[in-house]
Amino acid sequence: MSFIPAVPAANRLLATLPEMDRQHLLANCEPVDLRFAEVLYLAGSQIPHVYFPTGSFISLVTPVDGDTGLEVGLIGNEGILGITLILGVDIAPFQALVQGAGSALRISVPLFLQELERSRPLQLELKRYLYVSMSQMAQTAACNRFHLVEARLARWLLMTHDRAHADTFHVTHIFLAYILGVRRVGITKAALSLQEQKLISYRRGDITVLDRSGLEAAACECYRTERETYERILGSV
Amino acid sequence: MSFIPAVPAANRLLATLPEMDRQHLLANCEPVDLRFAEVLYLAGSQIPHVYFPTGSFISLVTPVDGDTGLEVGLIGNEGILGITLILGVDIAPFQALVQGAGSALRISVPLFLQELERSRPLQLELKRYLYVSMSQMAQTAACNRFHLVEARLARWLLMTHDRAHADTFHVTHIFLAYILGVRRVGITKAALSLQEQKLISYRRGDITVLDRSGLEAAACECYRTERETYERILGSV
DNA sequence: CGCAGTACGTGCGCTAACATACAGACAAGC
DNA sequence: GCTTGTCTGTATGTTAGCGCACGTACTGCG
Repeated sequence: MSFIPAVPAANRLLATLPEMDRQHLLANCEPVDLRFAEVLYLAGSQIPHVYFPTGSFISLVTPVDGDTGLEVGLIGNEGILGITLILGVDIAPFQALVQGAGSALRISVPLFLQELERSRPLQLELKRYLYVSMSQMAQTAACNRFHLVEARLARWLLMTHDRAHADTFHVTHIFLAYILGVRRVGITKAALSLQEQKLISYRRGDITVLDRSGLEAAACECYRTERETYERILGSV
Repeated sequence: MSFIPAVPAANRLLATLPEMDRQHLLANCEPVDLRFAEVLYLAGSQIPHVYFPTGSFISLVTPVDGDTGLEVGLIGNEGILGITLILGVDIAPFQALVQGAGSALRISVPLFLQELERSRPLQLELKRYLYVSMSQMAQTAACNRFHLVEARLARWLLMTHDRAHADTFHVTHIFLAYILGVRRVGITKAALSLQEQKLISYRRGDITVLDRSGLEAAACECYRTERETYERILGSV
């Protein structure tokens, strides 16, 4: 499970910090391995740790009517889990669910707040990240309302592909159904269609992206919009 | 159009500030009257002014596919328009549309930033407000995905009722259709149903809430959830 | 008074997604 | 080798909301 990738997939938020600030922050972080389907935060409960994914990625899910849920955010090594702390609120608004098992850096809430206090570059970067997250959330809301399951699935696969740093990752249909807020059968149909178009392949939960640009054509324009917002605010790294 | 209400409907965010901070901020604000359907911000363009609604209320709409849109936020005298400035970003993520004509306080961006700099209570309050806005956005996303038009309409009417400070307000079916992301006919059907249940009445765009608790029963639980979040984070005023 | 504009109501065919149920294929463990 | 659980595919009937088109009623204006 835990190996050293050829190019260490460090966290891109941290990578933008000045050397001093980053070193100081890193000194207070501990590396952890996140397991698939692990629940890091429960919606409405206190935030225990802040995470900077490096080789893992995490879904933010808002619960609805008890049983169902809907993904409102996806965090990879470009982001941070626990961003609401910069707003002075230590209560998680969403459930945080590990989608891609892998490495992350973890820091306790008090230490994180202390680092935040001392590093202005960290504050600035995190504020911009929060802005981008908000924009993406709204985009996702509109996407969920208007676009077909197949296009939404394609978009999700692209977003995940970006964050997984691999062409293959593990996600079952039923998991996708939960995330996208549809029935499992709806995912099966859409996934079959994408498979018939030779855009992806999968077998028992292991999904492989075969044709990235084809997937981009199959996805709604939300994917593109979202990337543009990211580039504009957080710049290219 | 502009009259002095018996109880001056001041802005509740400002009301929580210490006397000194509030006075200083108010000194830099100018009162304005917002017209129905006026567009205050365009999505993706620079923020010209910050608004504190007093007697008016404003919709945040995220555009999708050019022609359509979806409401992702509703701002009344409990809030502020232009909140992203506290994140250091002066680009509006959403279109801001005046839903309820009425009074507001306006302040230029440079002056606002200056006030923000000098008043820590203002910073704290606005950060908490942003947290609540984010939570509501996610709630709305899930609501739009799962709940029926009638329940969503009821929820919207309640939210608007809270912000309009009157039982009657002006909104046409076609406007509601745009906001809720459905066809006009869908609104007509849902509104007819609510009318048959004697919960509301309307005539050529003037909607009156007849039975508030009945409406609450007709709405999805999102309305309640949202109020609870508000109370928990921003407290009762 | 007639006309144009606005707002609301209705009808009909269509489809994406729903609920439910079942069956085959593979994997892991005893 | 058999069982059990997981993952995926398929089938049937239902429904909410869509697109489009048309009808009606009220309002304001020249």
